[in-house]
Amino acid sequence: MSETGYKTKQKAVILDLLKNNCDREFTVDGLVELLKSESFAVGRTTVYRYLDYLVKNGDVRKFVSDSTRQATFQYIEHKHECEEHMHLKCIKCGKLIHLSCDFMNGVSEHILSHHNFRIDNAKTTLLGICEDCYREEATNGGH
Amino acid sequence: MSETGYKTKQKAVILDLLKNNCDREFTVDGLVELLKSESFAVGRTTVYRYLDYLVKNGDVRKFVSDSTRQATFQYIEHKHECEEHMHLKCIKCGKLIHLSCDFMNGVSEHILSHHNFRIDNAKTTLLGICEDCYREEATNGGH
DNA sequence: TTGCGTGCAAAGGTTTTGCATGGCA
DNA sequence: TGCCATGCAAAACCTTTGCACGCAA
Repeated sequence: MSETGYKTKQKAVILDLLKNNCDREFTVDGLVELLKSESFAVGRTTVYRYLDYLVKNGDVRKFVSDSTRQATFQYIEHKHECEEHMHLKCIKCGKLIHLSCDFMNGVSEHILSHHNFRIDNAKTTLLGICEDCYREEATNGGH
Repeated sequence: MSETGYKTKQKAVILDLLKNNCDREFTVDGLVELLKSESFAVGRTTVYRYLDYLVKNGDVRKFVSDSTRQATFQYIEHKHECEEHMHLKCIKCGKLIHLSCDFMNGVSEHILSHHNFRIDNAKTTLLGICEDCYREEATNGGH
């Protein structure tokens, strides 16, 4: 799938914001508010529609929390390599970590050969706490 | 957390349906319809409230699809062991596979020691295609 | 009898759709 | 100019909440 439509200011500012913050995730509301206050106001419908396109195109990944059902969106750098490795995502800060070491590459193989299951890396996210947030938690005594 | 409230017919039929189909996942609508047609009609609100309790109590796990945002619920056998291992879930049929082999137990350790990240097994699900669904897909030529 | 449980109806929140207008090429 | 994009408003969904009545203990 490739971009075929017109270039518009709206698409540009949405993509810029996501690209310049690829370590962060955004809700639709968050995007709408940020664009309104910091760059160029874009209608909610347009944000939904363009995000939908970006997700289908693999430039942006959509995450939905099992507990809150809140949807967030995050820009993916080097999207073509992302189908080959797994991802860690911090529950606290949203940081996304690309896992491309030898050991982890063996995990999918193990699961296929020993459990007869084909992992879909595009849909799988390993959730937990990153180092920074763990330290912070420890420092603040868990609050 | 333990059950403290009253025993009611509604709770019993909801739990029975989930327990007797622990290989399947259900939407709230699905549960309401099945109960209405096959055992004992229960109001949607009650289903939501009891599922909420069961999820908090660890008897049932809630899954939300990143693409559709559809919530599904599935009974968890041996819930006390489930925080110690990872889970595979088939995107096609919903089957849940508990991964408690030595190799997989080492994955969380590897991620902690090499990537400084603490996996939360209660929130993580490895998604993909199970053997049965893969065979079926191959047989039907991918349709 | 006491008080939690149930379920209807209404409210709340998020996402999608219809349609007239705007703007890129 | 032709056609896609935009954004308002409304509709469509899903889930939660308020409240009166029902029922377990």
